[in-house]
Amino acid sequence: MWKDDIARGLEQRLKAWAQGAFGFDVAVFAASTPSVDKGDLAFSFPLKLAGRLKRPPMEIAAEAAAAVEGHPGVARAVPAPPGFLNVYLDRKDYLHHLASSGLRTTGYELRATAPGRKAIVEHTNINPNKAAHIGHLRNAVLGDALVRLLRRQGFTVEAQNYIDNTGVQVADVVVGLLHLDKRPWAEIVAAHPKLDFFTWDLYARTAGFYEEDKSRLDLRQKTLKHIEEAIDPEATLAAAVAPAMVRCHLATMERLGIRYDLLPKESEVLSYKLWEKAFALLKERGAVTLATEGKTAGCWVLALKDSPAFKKMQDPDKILVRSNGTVTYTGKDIAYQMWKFGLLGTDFAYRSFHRYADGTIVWETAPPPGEGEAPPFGGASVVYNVIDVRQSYLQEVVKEALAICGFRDQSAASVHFAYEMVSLSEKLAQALGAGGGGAVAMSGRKGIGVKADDLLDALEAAAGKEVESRHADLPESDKKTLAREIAGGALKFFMLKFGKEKVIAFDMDEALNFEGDSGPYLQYSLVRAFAILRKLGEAGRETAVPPGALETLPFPVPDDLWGFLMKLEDLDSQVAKAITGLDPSTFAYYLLDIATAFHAFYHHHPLLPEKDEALYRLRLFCLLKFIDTMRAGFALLGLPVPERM
RNA sequence: GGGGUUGUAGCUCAGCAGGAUAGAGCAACGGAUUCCUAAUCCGUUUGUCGGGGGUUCGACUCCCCCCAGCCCCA
Repeated sequence: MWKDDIARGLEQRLKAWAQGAFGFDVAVFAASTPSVDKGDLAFSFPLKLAGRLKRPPMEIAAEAAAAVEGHPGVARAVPAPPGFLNVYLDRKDYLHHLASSGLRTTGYELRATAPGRKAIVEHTNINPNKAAHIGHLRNAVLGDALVRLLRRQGFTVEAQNYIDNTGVQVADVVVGLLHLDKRPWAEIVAAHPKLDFFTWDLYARTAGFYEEDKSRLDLRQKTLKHIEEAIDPEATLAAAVAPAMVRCHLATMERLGIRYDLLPKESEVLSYKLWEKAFALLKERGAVTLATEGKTAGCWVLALKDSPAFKKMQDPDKILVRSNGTVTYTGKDIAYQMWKFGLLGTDFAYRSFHRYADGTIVWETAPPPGEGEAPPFGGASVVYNVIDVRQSYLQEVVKEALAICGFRDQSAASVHFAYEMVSLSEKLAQALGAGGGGAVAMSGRKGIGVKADDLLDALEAAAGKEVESRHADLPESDKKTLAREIAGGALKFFMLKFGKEKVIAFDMDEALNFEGDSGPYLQYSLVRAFAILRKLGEAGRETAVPPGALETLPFPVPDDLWGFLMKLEDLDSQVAKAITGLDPSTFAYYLLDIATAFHAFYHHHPLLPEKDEALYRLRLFCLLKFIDTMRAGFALLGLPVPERM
């Protein structure tokens, strides 16, 4: 994006100029102007300098303007009240540059990578004991967007979906199978095509079963123990349930184009003794100590009292190994995080878990020696853990533990991508029989929630109705595809349009709205652009800008077209903003902004009837550039691109 | 008790590495000419940017205090 290059160049030049003129360093950075008529880049440093120099800011701005005269790509620079320096780019020059650098027609898969930059993004992480709900969906959609945005920035990205296949939640379903349902697993599998829906209910029933008689919780402990010690029938059942659930989750996420590279499993984290290795390291580096007194006596604790973030806490030390010798979740999390950075000097074996339609494989960790030729996993330079905000404290402990061990870089590169919860709007909660005052949190234990597949089905039905009303004559399969694409786009955008720190009070009507700030709005704008291009072709007009055609533009580039192009040029700075700000929602709003700008373009600058060749070509270029940018944007959020709407 | 986070139009939310007139969508009302698809567009209406101090040429944006909700730790 050439605009960014010019901005960086101007910043340097102005910094050097200020240094020379005033003899000290000045922070100079380019911002955008409020509107195109005020130029393309704005600098506010003259205002900041005015106080220090005790001179009128406009005077300083005027001198700065003179200093950047003739800068490549710049048409003029003018001081603007109360003391801004506004820079106007040379529009024709810029157009030549854009047109000659060419538009992409393929390559939106965004796999270009720079060596030595590997990111691991862990997301989804659904307990493999029941269907995915809309909270999991938020996690997966955010995580997937992060994966794609990072790829655009040149990272090799590994998408990991951690599977806790030996935990309490799986055990509870096993208890339900043995003590409530009592049918053999094979019979259940045959009877319930949607197994995750079946276990969703069974899990809630089991919770109620414990509730009636607390002594039944012994069954859970016994089951956990048997799973761990490979005693049947619990162990075999658990080994059947967890992978079956994961397959359901993969299928659900595949409906949204969300895929994974690796499924690391708790069972292998245990069997490969990751914790023991990490524990040795923690001891060797003096990060943990065996408490001899107080209430933590007999426990191995991580001393956090010297870490600024934990200083004020009453009990700043975190127990990693209980006095009975068992490891806490925090301990395991630290070990796993170390593995991600390749700090444990050990690796898992792997085998294929699932093959997607296009042949790509999702790998899982496996007992040695594994199967097949797995790519190298782990060894990241940066790790993003997409985990809800309630886990912030634990994630902070993990990060701090790495620092205490001396792994400063890895600690700094441990990023907790924290997002808020999805709850149910008051209206929806009441409809589901869980009414209270205000929004209600979902609860797997109580079986209260909106299943991801149910929501997708509802969206597809609603989209299908709209498709039917517009394209009744299309073949059924095409209608289905369209409905699926529109539903997927609507859902993804809905999950992305909220800032990650906002609790979503999920409302069905709002999610089903296909107008306004919505995925279908974005898709519709792109589909319209396709339609224009198709019509132009059918009318026998040019659908590509001939090389050099924009160099001889016999009139100035109009403000609105120029403003539109400049917005489109912001794609990569918006990607950078989404990543540094750790929030893909800003990027979703960017796409909304350019879609809206396109609709304005569409209404004010018709192509088909335009007789003036030069003007036609300029508009055509805007159209092609829009399509190009939107395709890239869609790929970055994983939004489907429908052929028609 | 400690920490975090949120508080912007009737509703749901953007905006905030300080900057040039506070924006969308929904809802309401009214429009869109033989015009590249109306899932679109245009117009009208509404704001003590939770409250109070402070820093600054300039604060929705930064700092402090307070209030309310939610979350985490204890």
